[in-house]
Order: sequence, then C-alpha cells, then structure tokens
Amino acid sequence: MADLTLEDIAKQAGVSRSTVSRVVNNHPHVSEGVRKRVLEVIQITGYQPNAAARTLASQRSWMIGLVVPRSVSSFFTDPYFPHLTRGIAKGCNQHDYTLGLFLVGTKEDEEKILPRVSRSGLLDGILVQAGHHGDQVIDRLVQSTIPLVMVGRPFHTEGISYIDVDNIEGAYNAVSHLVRLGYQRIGTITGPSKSTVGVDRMEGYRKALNERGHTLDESLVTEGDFTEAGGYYAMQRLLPAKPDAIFAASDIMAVGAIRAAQEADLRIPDDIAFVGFDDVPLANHRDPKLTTIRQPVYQFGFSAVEILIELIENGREPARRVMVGTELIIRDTCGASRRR
Amino acid sequence: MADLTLEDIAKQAGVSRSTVSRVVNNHPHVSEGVRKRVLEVIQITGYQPNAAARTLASQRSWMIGLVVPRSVSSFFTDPYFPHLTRGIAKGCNQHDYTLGLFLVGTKEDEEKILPRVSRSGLLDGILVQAGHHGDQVIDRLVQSTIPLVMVGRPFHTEGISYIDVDNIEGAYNAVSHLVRLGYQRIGTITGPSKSTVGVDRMEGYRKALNERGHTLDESLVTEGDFTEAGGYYAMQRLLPAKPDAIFAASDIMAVGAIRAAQEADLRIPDDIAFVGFDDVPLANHRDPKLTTIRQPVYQFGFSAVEILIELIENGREPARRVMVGTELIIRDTCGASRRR
DNA sequence: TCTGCAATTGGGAGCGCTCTCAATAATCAT
DNA sequence: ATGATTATTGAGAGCGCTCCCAATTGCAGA
Repeated sequence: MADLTLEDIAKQAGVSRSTVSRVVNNHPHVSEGVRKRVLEVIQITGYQPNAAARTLASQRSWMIGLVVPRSVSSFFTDPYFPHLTRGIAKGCNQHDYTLGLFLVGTKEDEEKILPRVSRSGLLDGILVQAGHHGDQVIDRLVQSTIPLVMVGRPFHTEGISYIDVDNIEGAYNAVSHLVRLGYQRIGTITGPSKSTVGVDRMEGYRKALNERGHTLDESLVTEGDFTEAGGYYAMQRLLPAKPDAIFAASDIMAVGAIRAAQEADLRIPDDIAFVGFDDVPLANHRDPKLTTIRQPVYQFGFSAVEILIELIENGREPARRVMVGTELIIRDTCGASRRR
Repeated sequence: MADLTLEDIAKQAGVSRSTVSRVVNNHPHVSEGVRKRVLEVIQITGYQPNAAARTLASQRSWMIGLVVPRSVSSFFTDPYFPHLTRGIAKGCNQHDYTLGLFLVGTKEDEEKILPRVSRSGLLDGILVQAGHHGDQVIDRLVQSTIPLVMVGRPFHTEGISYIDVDNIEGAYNAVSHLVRLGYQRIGTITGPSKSTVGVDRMEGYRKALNERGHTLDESLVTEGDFTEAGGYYAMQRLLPAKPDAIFAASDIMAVGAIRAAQEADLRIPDDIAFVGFDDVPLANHRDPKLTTIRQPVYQFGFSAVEILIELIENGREPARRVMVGTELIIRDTCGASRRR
C-alpha cells in the first residue's frame, strides 16, 4: 500500500519514471494507451506519490497554515471558530491542499510557531485570524515573504490582503432597525476597541444614529469583551442610563446582557429590546429568541482559502480585499412583531 | 531570511554541510568551538532547515494529523472540540510537531482525505476522533499501517490504541449522587447508542441504579443526540413518566431538557433535578446552575498527542490504552444544597 | 618519537520526486 | 521516398537534507 515509488510503477507499467510522473500530474504529451496502462497500475497498487519528495522537487507543499494568534481568546467560547475552520477545511479539501493548524496559546508557543510557519518547504501560504492591535505574531507574520491572507481586517492594511465581514454595515443595519422601530435610547455594548471588529461595529452604531438624527449619548455606550460575563457586567453598567434598546456587538454578550436585564426585572422586549451580532444557534433556542445579524462564517472561511490560493498562484501584488455582507435576522428580542 | 541551505551556512561558518547538520540536530561529536561558530551563523542569518528535504531524507515528517470523521456532528455545537484541539495543538507544539487538520464533512471529503492522510511522507501519525459505529473513515484508517491513536474508545478495539474518558465511572458518579440525594424516579437522556460515549454513559446509569437497589424503568430512558433540541424533545417524551431527576448524557442536552421542564411549569430542582455531563461554561452561567461531570478535555487532547508520539517512536505494538478520570461538579440543579 | 585509539570532520550516496532537454517515433507535405 | 515537423518518451540533474563511512586530527601511553 505505502512505500511504492514512481520507479516501481514505471517498471510495472513498462515505461519510464518521467512518463508516470506525467500521468500522475495530468500533464499532456502522453499517449492514451500509455496513460491508461499507467493509471491501471496505480489503481491496482494504490500508489500515492510521496509528499515530501514532491514538495522538495517542485518547491510547492500544497499545504496552507491557519494561524490563530494569542489575542484571539474567543477561540473557545465562540461558535465562530468551528464554522470558520470548517469552511477553511472545505476550501483546502476542494483544492487539494492540506491544512496545518497553528494555535498560539502562550508566549512559548509563539516562539515555536513563528519559525516553523516561516520555514521553507512547509507552507505555501498562511491564513491569519485577525486579533488585537499590536499582536506580535500578526505583525511578524505580515512582514514575512510568504503569501498571506488575514481573516478579518487588521489595523494596518498597507499591502496586505484580507477578507472581512462588513461589520460597519451589519451594525448599521442592526441599529437602523431599532431606530425604525421607534426606540429612543439605544445603547450599545461594544467589542474590544483593540480589535477592528469592535471598532467597526461601534462605527456602524454611530453611523446609524447620526444618519437618523439621534445624538450619541456616551452613557449608553460601554465596552465588552465578547464573553457572556462581559455582556452581563456591561449591561449592569448601562442600566442606570435607562436604555430602551441595546445593540450588543455579539450574541454571546447579548445573552449576558439579557440575563442582567432580566435580573433587574425588565421584560424583553417590552421594557428593553436587544439586537445581537453573529447568529449563534444558542440565540435561536432561548426564550425570547434573539434578533441578530447573521454573518456567513462558513463561506467566509471558504473564500479566505480561495483568495489565498489565488495569491499563491499569481503573486502577492496587488493586495486583495474582499468584504462579505451580512443579514438581519428578525426574531423576538427587538419587539418588531408587537410594534409597528 | 528564507531559502538558505545547509551548504550556505556551512560555507559561512567554514565547515562542511555534515557538521552544520550535526549542530542543527544537536548531535554529539562536534567540538564546542565549531558548534558555537555555526550556531552564531544560524542565528545571524535566520536559517531554517527546509522541512521537505528533511522529511525526505529522514523519512520523518514531524507532523501528525487530526482526523474528525463525518459522523462527529457535534464539532460545531460542542465546546468539546475547541478545547480538545487546543490540547492537541499544545502537545504538538511542545514536542515540535506540526498539526494537520482533516475535517471530513461530506462523502467527497472522505475520498480526498483518506488517500491524503495515508500518503507516505506527509504524516508520522494520526489522531482520530471516535465517531459513530461503522463510520467508513474510522474503519479504513484503523487498518492502515501508520501509527494511530483513537480519541475516544471505538467499538472494536482489537489491536488499536486509544485514550478515553471514563464515561462509565462519570455517569455512575452522577447517578449515584442523585440516588444519594433521595430521588426515586431517576430518568436519563442518553447519547446516541451508535457511539461508545452514549453507550458507556448509559452503562454508568444502569450500574448506579443496580448497585443502589433501584430497578431500571424503561419509560425513564430515552435517547438524545447531544444537541439542545434533542434534549428538549427527549425531555418531552420523558415527562409523562413523571421523573423526579434526570441524568442527561451531555450538558447541551440538559439545557434543552431544562427548557422543556420549565415550559411544563416544573421548578428546578424542587420539582425535578438535573445532572449533566461535560461542564460546558454555558452550564455555569445559567440560572439555575447545572450540576455536572467535568472531563479534562484539554488534558485529554494533550495526552493523546503524547501517546501517539510514543507510538511513533516505539512502534504500534502493543496497543496503548489510557483512561482519564472525571469530576463531579455540584451546583444548583441537583438540589444538593436544599436536601440533606 | 612513535603507535593506537577516540573524537571530530568531510565526502558521498541517496531519499522520491519534477522538469529540462535530448532522443526517438510518428505524421505529414513534398 | 525523403526531409521536416510534431508528439511522445527517457535520461539525468538536482531539490536540501540525513546518515554512513572514511579521513583527519589530537592526545595518551609506551
């Protein structure tokens, strides 16, 4: 099964190594008869070309790496990652790439992983999940020469390729929806201001209020960290300002915020409305069901791979930028069904 | 930075390729002076040995693969996976292995992935997440010659190495706890009977009832699928049998079951008690907080890697088996604080 | 000083593939 | 039939490393 070489197949098929190589790689200039015969031998023997030898000779590993920096702590808590990973895995599979996973957990991990991913002969390209501003790994990776696509927009974008969800527009739509429903004191629980996700969703909130003639009240804005507990405490901070609606920059935070609101004996959506962001399954299983912004995470991962492959094949320049749209999912917590 | 070869380093340090190789691989028989000089050149130039060349020459790729079969659908819904993956990634990192991720989503994925993982020169060993009985990928992988460790016990274990959580004991402890608290009609929502996890947790339930003089009432047993919705419907099926306590084979199902119980106007734990399994963070953030069995998932993944590496280095025979223990986490839903 | 031995170093083959280039075979126009 | 042209095939070098073996060096003991 294993450990057959090109030469073995060649011998069995009565041709040369070169010819077998041509067949395996689907190159032209092989007569139909020979191609068929070689294919047959390969079929029977179950021959698989040796990955290392192929990589060494062709200088292409057909492997890409997904690097998740240390500052991406939501790896555990957020269903975002399983879906992203699935999309990426699917993309790799479909294009015959192997996926390497590099999770940076600690500073030591960082020291081991950085040299490894930039080592020649291992990866053809790298996908980096965007993290916090100033993350070591991201900064150092970006200046390597290997093709690279950021998943999520980084703070500094000069010359670097990325794919991102249109967070500004998503947040804008969420908040506009609340405005349209007539809410007057719309607060927000933002994501970390050290991440572009956090900043952009805040920007969308700001934009929606402005365009629709609301003034931004600082007492209705507070920062969360994309965790349930973070949302809970954020809501407690917001409560004194008497908001009648909240846009939470993530569903998980919305869940925490709702818990805090309920503990304060507020009814949802009668006393206070909520819109989240992400559309995690959880949000659809609770009562009341969460109105939210859905992002196509699976597709997002899949596309990231395709962009990277395009980069690998056609060069890094110019940098590619892709934005993907979102969708407003109206459920119970925004009160749309009972108002208007 | 990249594309330096051993030969380049050798030239710069005024020694031979062989000597540099010895230094890089920390082999003996290099004089201190030479070693220092070579190390210096490597330091300055940022040389990294070419992975493919090394793999080809040494027949070791220093890479292991994690294969997640199609029948493992909980990949998305369960926090188990992020933690497992983190543990595995940590193990790889610490032992200087690269981690390859192979998620099998569809039948087509299967056809692409199977040849790839068994291709020589790519992986030194494979970790396979246990899935359902009869899963193609698992069966075919197991009979390959490459070192392999199953994460979770498979149905047929002859000759194969695995690491597993002691599910029987965990479930036994959970149910024993309920018995001790005096509950009389203890029901269970099991996992799929096609998985050993499901079977074992059921076995623990059975064992606890038997040993403590309860008889097993079939109307108090129903099968779930490790999802929230599955738990919800399972609970609805159980309700007519009037259980006063439920052991759910996973927290996620417990959450669904609790929702169903609450909709039926049962108070928890006064009217009905719950114990889950997994200790997902979610379970600790809700009200009432879930009593559960904690499994050391991170450690589990880490150990799996170490077992695999041991296999790679010392051969597949004999098969290694490791069981890891669990811990009962007592919170609100079992009613321990108000009873006894 | 010389021999013997161990420690250190260098040279060479080879891992299994790709890819260029030359050789051969097949095809066609003349 | 002949030379020119093109399609098919094979040989060989080389990708960058490891590892064996032989050569060299250093040093202790006689």
